[in-house]
Amino acid sequence: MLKEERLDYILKKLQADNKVLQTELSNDLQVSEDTVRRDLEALAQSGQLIKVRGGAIPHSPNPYSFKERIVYHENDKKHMAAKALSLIHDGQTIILDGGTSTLTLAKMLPPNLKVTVITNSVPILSQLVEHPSIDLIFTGGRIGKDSQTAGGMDTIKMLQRVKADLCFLGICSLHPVAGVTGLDLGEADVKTVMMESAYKNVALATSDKMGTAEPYKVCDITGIDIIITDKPELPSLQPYIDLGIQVL
Amino acid sequence: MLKEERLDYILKKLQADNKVLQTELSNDLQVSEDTVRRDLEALAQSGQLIKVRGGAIPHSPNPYSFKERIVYHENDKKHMAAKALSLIHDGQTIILDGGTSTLTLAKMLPPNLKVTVITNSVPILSQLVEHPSIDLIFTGGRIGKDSQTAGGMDTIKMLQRVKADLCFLGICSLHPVAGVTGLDLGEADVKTVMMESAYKNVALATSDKMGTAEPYKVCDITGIDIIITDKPELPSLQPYIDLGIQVL
DNA sequence: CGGAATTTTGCATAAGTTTGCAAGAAATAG
DNA sequence: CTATTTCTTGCAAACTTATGCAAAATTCCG
Repeated sequence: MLKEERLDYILKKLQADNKVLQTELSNDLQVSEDTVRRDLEALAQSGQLIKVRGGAIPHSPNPYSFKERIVYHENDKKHMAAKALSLIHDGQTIILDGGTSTLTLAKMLPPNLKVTVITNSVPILSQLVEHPSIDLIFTGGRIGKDSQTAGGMDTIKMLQRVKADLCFLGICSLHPVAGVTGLDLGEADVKTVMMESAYKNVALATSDKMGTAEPYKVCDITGIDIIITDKPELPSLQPYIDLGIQVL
Repeated sequence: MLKEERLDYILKKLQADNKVLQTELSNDLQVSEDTVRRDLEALAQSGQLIKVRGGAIPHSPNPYSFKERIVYHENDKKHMAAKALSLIHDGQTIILDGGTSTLTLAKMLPPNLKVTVITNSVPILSQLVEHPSIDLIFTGGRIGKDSQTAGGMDTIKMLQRVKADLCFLGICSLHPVAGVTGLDLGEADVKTVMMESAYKNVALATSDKMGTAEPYKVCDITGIDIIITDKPELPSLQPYIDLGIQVL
């Protein structure tokens, strides 16, 4: 039996049952569990399923989507959020973009902090609804299922009426020449307006986002005032410092 | 059975019942209570529920008070939501007001339903973000911490641009003479606009809300087309029927 | 086609996880 | 206060995974 036949069978079975067990597959395909394990690994590598102990499960939209919610680099992000926190003071109005870095920041906002938070991110909204002293504003509009953020004209119009002290940008790529870029045109538009609506713009970017670029431009790199990253000592950050951007 | 299946089952059950008991889960899943305990711990760790003695309760976006309310009359509400569900069909645009009855309805929307949902309720938003086929629109604005809904001018402006097939109204009091009334002026305003933005208005009201009134008027009782209640056979509902309102 | 190089497969062993159980501590209810 | 239930901790058994290795299969190349 060809390897491709096995992989095909595994995906078919996964689709039918919403899960596969290594022991079962080994039996069905008449190969050792080691081989099945290696097959699953290959499929996981190419993103066609999620490997779990004892077998594999499909991607969302499926019952197990929570598996994907686990945050990678969590410690890095907490560390970055702590730095971001030092920029925030009572009485300010801050804009929080979507993304896991900004969500981590939202989770860490101390309970007695008195600020106005404007966000377009559903997870951040859920998080801050429970916060006792934050004045919370959500930008309305159609909700993007992938990014879990609001977008479109309504979001942009609401943001245009705002002038915030700080804007924290989450998921996006930073490059000294290409500037700030994003994967989605609509989201890039929203980010652009967000940045125009704040006096100071702070980018939260793990080091793997630095020096990379994506299709849609948000703004020039000089639109960013502060970059917060997990490894501020990296020499690759020098170009940003030379442009007058503060790196924390 | 894969661990992930157990975790998934627990989350599903939690969503359906708003609580899970260790003894029950141990039985349902055919594993020891220790294992269930460890599973709950893992889910609590990743912030997907809150562990309490003997079981677990959901996390955001239902703060405790909200939860208390929804557990009360829960079966009545599921029953009512089932009736409401029968009014909804593919291709429609529906408005969901805040409140526990409408949240229950949102939870029960079948996974293959293709409708556009417009809501101002944070819990409903959180609920439906995960829905695979619903086009979701949230009305922006300042979030009221008590009601967990968006309110204010932005919300109203967005609603005014909409014309939906159905509007499901949650928490409010109904009275044959006083009409539809609410506890909060701002929320009453939003409800008024919501109703104007739909061809057909459906009130979800448990029987204890019938025949009562609160300070702020939303509209005359004739603004309601259908009343869905837990005890449609009560003679006290006759006045509404006489006014041409359908009672389910 | 032959034979070397590469890949795939299965096995053995060791390491790591998960699970259920037991005994005692802690919390809760009556 | 006592009885009951739930929680914690430690642990052993069962199971899963990682690794190195050798046999088998496949590919490559002249």
